[in-house]
Amino acid sequence: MNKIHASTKLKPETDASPIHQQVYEALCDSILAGQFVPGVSVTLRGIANQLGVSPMPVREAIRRLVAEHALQVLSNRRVCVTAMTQIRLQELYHARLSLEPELALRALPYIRKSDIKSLKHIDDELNLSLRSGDIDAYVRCNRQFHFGIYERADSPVLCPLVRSLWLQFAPFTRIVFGRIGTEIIQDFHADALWALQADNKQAFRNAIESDIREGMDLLEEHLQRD
Amino acid sequence: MNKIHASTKLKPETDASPIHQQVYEALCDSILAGQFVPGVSVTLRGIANQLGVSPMPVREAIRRLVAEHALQVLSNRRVCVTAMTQIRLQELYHARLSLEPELALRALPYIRKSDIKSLKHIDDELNLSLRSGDIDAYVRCNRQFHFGIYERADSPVLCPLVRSLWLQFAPFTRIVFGRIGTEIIQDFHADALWALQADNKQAFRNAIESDIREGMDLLEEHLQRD
DNA sequence: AGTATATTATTGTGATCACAAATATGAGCC
DNA sequence: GGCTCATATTTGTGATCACAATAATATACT
Repeated sequence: MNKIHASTKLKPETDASPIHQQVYEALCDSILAGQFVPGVSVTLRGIANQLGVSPMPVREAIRRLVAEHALQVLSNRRVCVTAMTQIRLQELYHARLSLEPELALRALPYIRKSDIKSLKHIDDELNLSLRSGDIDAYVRCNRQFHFGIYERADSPVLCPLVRSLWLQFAPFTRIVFGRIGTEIIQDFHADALWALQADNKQAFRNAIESDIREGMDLLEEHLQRD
Repeated sequence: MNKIHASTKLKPETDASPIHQQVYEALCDSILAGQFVPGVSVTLRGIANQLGVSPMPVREAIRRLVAEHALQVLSNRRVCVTAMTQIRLQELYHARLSLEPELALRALPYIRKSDIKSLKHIDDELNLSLRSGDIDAYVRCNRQFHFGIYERADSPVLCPLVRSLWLQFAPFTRIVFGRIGTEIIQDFHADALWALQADNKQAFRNAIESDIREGMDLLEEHLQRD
């Protein structure tokens, strides 16, 4: 378990970025895709073998992910995905609501027509996956949609913070969606796209905020039952 | 330059925490104290020699600090303290204002009378250092005051986020105070202490918010002149 | 069979080495 | 002196080894 999705073998092409960076990105993708189960411990050499690298760069990648609170070191010095708790989710809720709409607003001036077009394309695929019940595709599209907006801002502080937040709730999101399916999920992305085309700042902000609220409410609702 | 304050030799007593953790904490303290000059690159072996450890744990500590955006890797793969820019400061301003008053409010219920007393003690020392012009002492007391509050909340998400923010603006703060001195600095801590004793949530929140505003306005004001 | 104990395997941590890239240093030339 | 190029040094990166602590497995005993 806790398989790493990214082709299970690191692309040896890009000589530019160091291996630990590539390992980090691979692990990030896996975590954001919800392939790591909270509580299940991750071994250093295990990942190294899966990716075909030495334990060394894996160590650095993990250290980085621990710093971003995507992973957690237990008292055994063993590493695992942080389990979700009520207080964690509450704080993630507040942090997301405080940072993401603002970040989206800062990105707004830099979003061109071609960006809107590709966002529309992503949202179409998202709706398709909602109907077909393809959870992995939905999670991936949802991430692409949000960060397709956020990364336009090239914001040196807020964007990394938000990324850290996503790394923290993504594994739990995957679990919840895995149980409740994709039927209940409402789509506020269409509102956001409309606001983008109309260049309506307030409507755009509201759409992003509603989208966050809806998603996090769903998570909160489901956390109660455990 | 870029000397590490923490006794220049790692305490060999605590066997509990690994060396890379101790290195991390030592570097954190130095950064928060403003002893690292932005732009000046930090060498791995240099720190290792200063602390009397092998480069290995230093590597992990630095990787962690890079992940928290306290340090920055340049295109040379060299590491240095991130320089302050206008956009960075703006975003740090927004993030602080969004997270810290909320965090303080969450800590409020857990602050006992003995905590208020020790906070008062810290604030006294702070005022003393303000009058004597001891910038290092002021910076240290200010940090102790804020995190003396924040850490009461034992908040798993917000507190680490705020710590990351402080690591990012602390080096710049030290520079600005080094130039303008301590005369101009106004003290909103007394208001916060009063609100704590009166258990007045709104007043407490306002005091924290004003304190942040005052400090960050000072930084913004000074960034213009460069 | 169930439990306690001993043995083995696996884990994270730290040190050391090898290497390529970047930086610093020097000599030589105009 | 100022500039160019070759040499030497220092740097980050990755691999490998050693080791203590933890986890897993097997063994012995009642």
